[in-house]
Amino acid sequence: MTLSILLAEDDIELNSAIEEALQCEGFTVTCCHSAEQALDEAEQQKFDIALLDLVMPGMTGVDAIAALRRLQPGIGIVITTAFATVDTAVDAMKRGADDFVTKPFNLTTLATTLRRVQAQRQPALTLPEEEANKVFSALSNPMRRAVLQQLALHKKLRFMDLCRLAGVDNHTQFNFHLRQLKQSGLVEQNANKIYFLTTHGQQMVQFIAASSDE
Amino acid sequence: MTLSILLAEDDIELNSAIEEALQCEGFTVTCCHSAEQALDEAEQQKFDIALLDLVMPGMTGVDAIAALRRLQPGIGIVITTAFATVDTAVDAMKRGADDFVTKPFNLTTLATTLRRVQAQRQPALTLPEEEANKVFSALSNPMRRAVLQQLALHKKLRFMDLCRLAGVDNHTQFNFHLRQLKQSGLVEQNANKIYFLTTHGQQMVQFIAASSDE
DNA sequence: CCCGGTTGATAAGTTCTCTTATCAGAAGTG
DNA sequence: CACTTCTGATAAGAGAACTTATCAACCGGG
Repeated sequence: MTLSILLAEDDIELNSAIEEALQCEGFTVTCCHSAEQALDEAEQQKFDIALLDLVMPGMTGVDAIAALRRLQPGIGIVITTAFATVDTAVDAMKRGADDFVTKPFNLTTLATTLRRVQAQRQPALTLPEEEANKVFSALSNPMRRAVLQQLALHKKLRFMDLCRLAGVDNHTQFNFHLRQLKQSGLVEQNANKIYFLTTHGQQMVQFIAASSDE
Repeated sequence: MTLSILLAEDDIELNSAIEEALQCEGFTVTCCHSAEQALDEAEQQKFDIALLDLVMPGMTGVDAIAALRRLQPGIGIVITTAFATVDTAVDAMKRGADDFVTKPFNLTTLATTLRRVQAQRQPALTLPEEEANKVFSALSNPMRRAVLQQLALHKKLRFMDLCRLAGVDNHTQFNFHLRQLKQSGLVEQNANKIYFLTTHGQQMVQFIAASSDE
């Protein structure tokens, strides 16, 4: 799979060298000489990774991070600089860069870094249509949301304990809903009949504010 | 609001100095002399922020980040070190630290950093119960998910264009669902009758894989 | 061995969500 | 000015989701 790179580097010779080297490594490269140009390109076309020099005339690479994220939330961002300090590195990472590379750098190593950044940029959770249907339907019910909240709090629970914590009197009603959570892949039960959240369940429960009781 | 700090610093004198200074600034401080101790404490008690020395006997502060995140996903993490390099700073940030502070540091400035980290650690999106009900109910329907996908792709659309892109023939059916998305706070319409995603809508649509058509 | 608690399935009825048709006003175009 | 397209509300019916009661097997404790 060919990765598309958005390169912003004001040094003409270095810009050409990086473009050539990355093309040899199988990337598609779009070259800019300023962050402003890069943002213009990002409005026109989707990129996998932005490779931005820290210091350029006008907007810096770090200044461009927030705008790039707004345009393309999934884009990987790597900042390059010749004048690295701990403070500038930390600031870039805090502002959303995925990596920070100090010049001079080995071009083959750079290619490896770009591939790794791309691999790690997968959204934490993206649901295919059928799975999105299951998950959102499952969580449209208040009782089922309460189940996730209690499992987030208590980690592992037996059926009747979970039923009571969720505040449900009719255990067969509760059983029906618990089955639906299992079928949606948000909750699982081990061999000892203990219920717990799956990885998906843990991810989805983050969006539900903790219950205010207990 | 009193912030609770989990401090891991093997230098005894510095540990005491930091504890005293942060207590004077109104924090609650739990002191440990190793990352292992800090993880034990984190299993017992919830903290707002972990302040971890990078280099300690046994597990380093950076090694502890992933385990701490698992125990307390909302915790802020600040790494301190006397031997800062760009590489160690970038590595710590990549592994999930919220900030990176180089020794020696001003203790008042440290307190300010801790408060700022805590303020920025708010989860990106946590829905109170009533809002969670609205949002999950709204997204349990495939037509309404299609609306979010098209608005993510096209940014701004008029009613009938959106209706056609979503593949719906009956515009009054579509109108009914669009109203529900507006009422759920996921979609808005401007004065020119143009529909677009709200901040919540943009956040939720990330979880829905892009439609494979077009 | 009996009783109480736990775990679980399912059919039928109730409630809620969605679809559909009807109706209507506004705006743009020829 | 008339026609077409756009935008929108809503009532009634259809379909889906949820509740409820019945039934049953298993396990632990006395």
